Amino acid sequence: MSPAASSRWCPTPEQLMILEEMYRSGIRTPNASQIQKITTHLSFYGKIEGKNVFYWFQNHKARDRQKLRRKLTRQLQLQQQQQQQQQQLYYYQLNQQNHQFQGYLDYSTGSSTLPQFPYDISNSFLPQGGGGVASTQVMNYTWKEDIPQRLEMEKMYGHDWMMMETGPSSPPCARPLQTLELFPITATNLKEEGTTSKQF
Amino acid sequence: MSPAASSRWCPTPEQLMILEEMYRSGIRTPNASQIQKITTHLSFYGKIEGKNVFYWFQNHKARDRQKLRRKLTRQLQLQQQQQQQQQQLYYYQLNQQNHQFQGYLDYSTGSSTLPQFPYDISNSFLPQGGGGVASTQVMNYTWKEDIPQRLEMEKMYGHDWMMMETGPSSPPCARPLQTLELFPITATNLKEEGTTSKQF
DNA sequence: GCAAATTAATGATTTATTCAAG
DNA sequence: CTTGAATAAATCATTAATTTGC
Repeated sequence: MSPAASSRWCPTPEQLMILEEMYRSGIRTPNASQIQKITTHLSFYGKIEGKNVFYWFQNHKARDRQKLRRKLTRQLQLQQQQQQQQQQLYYYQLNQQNHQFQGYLDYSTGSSTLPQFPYDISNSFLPQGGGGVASTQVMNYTWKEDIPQRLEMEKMYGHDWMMMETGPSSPPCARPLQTLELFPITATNLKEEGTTSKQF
Repeated sequence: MSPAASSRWCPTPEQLMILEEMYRSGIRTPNASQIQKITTHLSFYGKIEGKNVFYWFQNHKARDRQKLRRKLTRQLQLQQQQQQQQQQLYYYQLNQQNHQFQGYLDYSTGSSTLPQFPYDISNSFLPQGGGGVASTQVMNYTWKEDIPQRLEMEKMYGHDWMMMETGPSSPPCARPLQTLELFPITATNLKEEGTTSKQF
C-alpha cells in the first residue's frame, strides 16, 4: 500500500468519459492496436496502462449485459404482478380515449402481454386536482398523425413508475407527510434499488 | 383570471433545492417508486407531477454530461494543438517510459515477457500472424483457462478502428499523427453541438 | 427606470441506440 | 433479422435573464 501508487487503476472522469464514448460508438473488444492507441491517448489525462483499457472494456461489456438482464427480470416480475391488479379498468379507460391504440391494447384477452402502460403521463401523473391542461396537451402530442410512430411515450416512461397510484382513489389532497421518513435522501438505498422490492 | 396555468412546470426554489440535493447524492434515473415518493414529497412545496420529476432528472443528467463533454472537447482540441507542437518529443518520451510495451511492439518474437501485466495480456495484444494481419484473431485470450468467447466481433459498426489496424507498413514508430486521426471520435459523437446552434 | 428585443436556461417531446430474446 | 424495452441524445418550445434604445 504505498501511498504513492494505488494498487489499482482509478480512472479520471475524463478517461471514463472518453472510454464510454468509445463504448457507445461501438467499440467492445478493442484489439491490440486499438488498445495501444487508446492508452496512449488517455495517458494525457492520467496514469493508465494498456491492461486497464483492456479490462475496462471487458468489464463494461459484461456489466452492461448483466444490468440489462437484471432489469428485464425485474420488469417481467413486475409485469406479472401488475397483471393481477387494476389493469383491466385502467386500460379500459385509456382505450376509451386512445382508440388509436385499440389494436395494441388488447386487454380484452386478459393475457395482455401489455407492456406496462404506455401512454400519456398525464393520467397516471396527475389524477387529482384539475390539471386537465397538461393532459390535453399530452394527448395532442401523442397522436399527431394517423401513423402511430411506434409507441411514443411508451418508450419513455414505459414503466412501472407511472403505474403507481393511478389515482382515482388517491387522496385528492394527500398530505406529503411521510415524505420525510420516505426520504432519507442521503440514503444509500435510493441510489440503486430503493423501496423494499425484494427482487434478487 | 385564473392562474392562467402556465404551460409548463416551474419549480419553486425549495423544490429545486431538494432535487439538486438528491441529484448530488447520486440519484440519476429514479424508478417508479422513487419518482412517486419524490413527487409526493415535493408537492408540499408547490404543484408538481411525476413527469416533472422524471423530466427533471433526465434533463439534469443529460445537461450535466453535455457540460462535461463540452469541456472535454475543448481540452481535447487544446491538447491536440499542443500535440502538434510537441508530437515528436511526446512520443519519444512515451517510448522511453513504456518499457512494457517494448515487448508488445516486438511482436515478432511472440514471447514477450512482460512483468507488468499480471495476466499475460501482452499476448492478447499481440497482433497475430505478425506483419499486421491481426484482423483475424483480435482477442486471443491466451491466458490460461478455458476457451474464450470466441471472437465475436460484435457489430463494430463501420468504424475505422478496425481498419486502422497496423497497416501494411504499420509504422512501428511512424508519425505520431495517429493520435490525431485516432480520435476524431469527437467528430461523430462528441459533436460539440456548437454552443450557438440556432435555428437552422 | 422600463419595456421591447434578444439571448440563455430549462421543461417537454421526439428520435436514435443499445442489448438481447424470439 | 426483427422486435421489445429502456435510455440517452437531439430537438422543440417556453420561460427567465439580459441587453438595448429611449
